[in-house]
Amino acid sequence: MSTDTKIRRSQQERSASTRHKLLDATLEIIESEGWHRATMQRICEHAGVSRGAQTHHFPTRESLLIASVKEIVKRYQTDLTEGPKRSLELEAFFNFLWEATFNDNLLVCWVEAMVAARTDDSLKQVVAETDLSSLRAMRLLGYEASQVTQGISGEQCSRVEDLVELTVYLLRGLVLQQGVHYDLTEKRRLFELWLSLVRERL
Amino acid sequence: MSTDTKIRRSQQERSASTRHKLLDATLEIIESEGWHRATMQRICEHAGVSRGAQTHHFPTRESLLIASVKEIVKRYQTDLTEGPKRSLELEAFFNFLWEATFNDNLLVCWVEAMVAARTDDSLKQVVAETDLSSLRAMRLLGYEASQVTQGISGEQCSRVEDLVELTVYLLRGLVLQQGVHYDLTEKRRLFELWLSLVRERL
DNA sequence: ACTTACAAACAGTCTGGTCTGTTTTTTTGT
DNA sequence: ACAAAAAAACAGACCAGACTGTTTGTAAGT
Repeated sequence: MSTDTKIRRSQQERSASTRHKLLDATLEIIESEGWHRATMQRICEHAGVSRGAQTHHFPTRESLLIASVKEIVKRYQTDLTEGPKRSLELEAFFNFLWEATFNDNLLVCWVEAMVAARTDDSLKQVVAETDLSSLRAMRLLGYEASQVTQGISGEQCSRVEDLVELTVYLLRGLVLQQGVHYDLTEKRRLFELWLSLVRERL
Repeated sequence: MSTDTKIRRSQQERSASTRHKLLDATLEIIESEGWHRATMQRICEHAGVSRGAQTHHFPTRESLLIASVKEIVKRYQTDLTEGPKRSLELEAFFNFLWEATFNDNLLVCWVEAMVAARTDDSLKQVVAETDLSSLRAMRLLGYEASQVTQGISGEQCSRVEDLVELTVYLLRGLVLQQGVHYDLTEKRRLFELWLSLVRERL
């Protein structure tokens, strides 16, 4: 029965498969070895894809990395919007931001991408716009959460969005630190302190 | 009169001069082109130092970059401790953290170093310990500031140190963002909001 | 004289992009 | 329905350039 395991796959399926394998491998290597060590050879090897196949789908390194950046945000957005059944309370929403940040290591990749983008104009363009849309999405979620939560006046709602954005930046700073000093409980402790400040304001 | 501009300099002076030139150039290139583009060739060229001289002072790339990391923290510490005449009030201290972050671009280099260190064990060691001492110094400064400021109880003082640390992480997150979306006034606006929350707590 | 600082050429490795050829799927002509 | 042609996916060799570290040699200070 194992004689003919080669199932006939459509071109579309084959294409999507290797494309996905390459993106997966890229993210994994960025996460484990860093952005600039994500070389074509290493990625192909890790993905189990030949150099030629990679070339076919992503002619240049830049094209692969840009696709990866978009993939990061896509997955992050999915985590963020599909996770809760919709419309959390504010308290839960901020905790959810924490979860989304430290559950998988997508944000580590994102930080790598941001740093790389700073000194790479074509990359910067992509990172900038995807980041902007991502930020807007999170601000919106925060706004919706504030609507659901009782005891939040209309005036405060506009502040909530800014608080969400601040929280995102803080979380990125924590991710940065986490790369050098691995201590999640300490970070959680500090985050709780921040949450208590936010809570007082609302 | 320009015939003999070669002044007789002691070995120590010559050594210190080129060493400084190399460190300067390294930081400038890290800031303008990014960590991984700071190659020996580029650095030497920018510093006006021959490849051989560089080899003499820093045999490996790693040694130069490690020295640069230490230099970053050293300068940052100098900025931080020599800037104020000592013992600011808390409000002024937090603003001073902001200034130290965005005045020169040292923190950009530091973020680059942190990201590079995450996936480079020998570098991570150096970055981790210098970062730790730097963090401790800032916590201490914050503590001293809280002593000077009236209306801060002893119990709150311990919280102040954590708030300082949180602020540092937030600022790093802002620096990260600044690399992609350059808009200092917007960041300042958010930072003011942050400060207002901190203020309420104290 | 002797050590330190500087200069430049060289060797080996690694990377990304190109190029040529092979296999698999899809389309076309009859 | 089916063979031939075309297109898409895949495989791997090759090349020019860049980078680091080494080595050999020269100049400046002690």
